[in-house]
Amino acid sequence: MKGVKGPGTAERILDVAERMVQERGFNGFSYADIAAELRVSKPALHYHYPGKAELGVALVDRYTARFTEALASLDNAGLSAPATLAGYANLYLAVLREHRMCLCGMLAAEYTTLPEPMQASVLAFFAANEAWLTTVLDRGITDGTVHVTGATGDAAATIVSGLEGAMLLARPHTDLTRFETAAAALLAGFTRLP
Amino acid sequence: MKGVKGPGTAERILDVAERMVQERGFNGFSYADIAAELRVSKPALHYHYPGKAELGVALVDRYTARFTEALASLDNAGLSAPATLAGYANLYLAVLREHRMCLCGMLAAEYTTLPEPMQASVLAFFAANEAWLTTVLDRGITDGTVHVTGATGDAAATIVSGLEGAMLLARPHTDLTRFETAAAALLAGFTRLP
DNA sequence: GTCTATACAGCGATAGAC
DNA sequence: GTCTATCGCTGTATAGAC
Repeated sequence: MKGVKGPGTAERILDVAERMVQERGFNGFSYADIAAELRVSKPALHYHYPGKAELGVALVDRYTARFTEALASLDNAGLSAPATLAGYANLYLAVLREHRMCLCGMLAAEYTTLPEPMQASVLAFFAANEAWLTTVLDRGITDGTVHVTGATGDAAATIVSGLEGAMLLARPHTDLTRFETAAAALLAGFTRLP
Repeated sequence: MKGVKGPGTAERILDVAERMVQERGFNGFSYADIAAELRVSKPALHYHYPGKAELGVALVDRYTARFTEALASLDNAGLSAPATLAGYANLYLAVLREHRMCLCGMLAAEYTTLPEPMQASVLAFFAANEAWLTTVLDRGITDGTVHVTGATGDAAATIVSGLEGAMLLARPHTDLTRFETAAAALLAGFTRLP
């Protein structure tokens, strides 16, 4: 049995590519950039991911899986609905702290230029987020800690887009407070008692 | 005196480039794409805009000027503060109807890859929007039609990021209603009486 | 599983004719 | 003001050795 090894090349490629997409966009980096940083050849990348489309899908799917795990952890923390929503916003804040945009928020901007399989994966990410948020909002309505006018599904979509937009603008301004203020104001609209 | 002529080449270049940035991003189109659509050669473009950076700055500055005009028109319409805010959201909706992202929202995503002069122009766009929104919110607070917890400047930033985010996500979903619902919920948080 | 070598299209940009 | 021609570079992708 081999000794403990570090992340395999495939994983390390994803790590670097993920950061590059979040910082520069899918059209803002190349295989050569990844190869240079990992000190491997470009064909080595093509061995693991035949084309940029396949790399992109792997990127989004891994990101979604990790995000889904984080949502499950939030569920298991036994927090109130408002505290759970605040925890959700903190997931975005953690990404922003690394000077990154949400991977799928970035890809949403570039959506029309993405290979079709990537587009489907990006939509799946948002659908999963909204479905989870909807359950949290429903729970809060049941116990009276959340107030929503209209459908909870619509409120979930509003929260996702509000947080993505807050990230989008906080980055150019290099201002974490900007995100925190917007996130708090956004969530206050749903947790303020009538 | 010459007869009435159509838009000059410089303007037509901006028109095409603007649409391409809004649809595909600044890193998602090339001089060749513009040249092909206008049926001119690439060097003709370089004559009017020496490099992509100069083209980009011209793009953002014209966009900001037009947006500023629209804001002035809204001011002159004699609407209430809440109606003015709704009118502001409608400016975004009009862009979305053409299947475009806000030019500066798109550039905010690509911000780290932009030439420095473009970055400054993008920030100026958002600063102008927030300054204008702040005056509208202040007016609404004075006459009691708007309710804001915290500084009006922060609320202005929250509205801008909320609308940009709603645009960002409505486009992949090809769903105008998605934008309208999020915009209404966002503004309701500031115009709902306490 | 990773390499060397290479193909070939596309990129932004320039020179110089008209 | 627009053209033809071309540069040097980078882009994604492939063939074939090891």
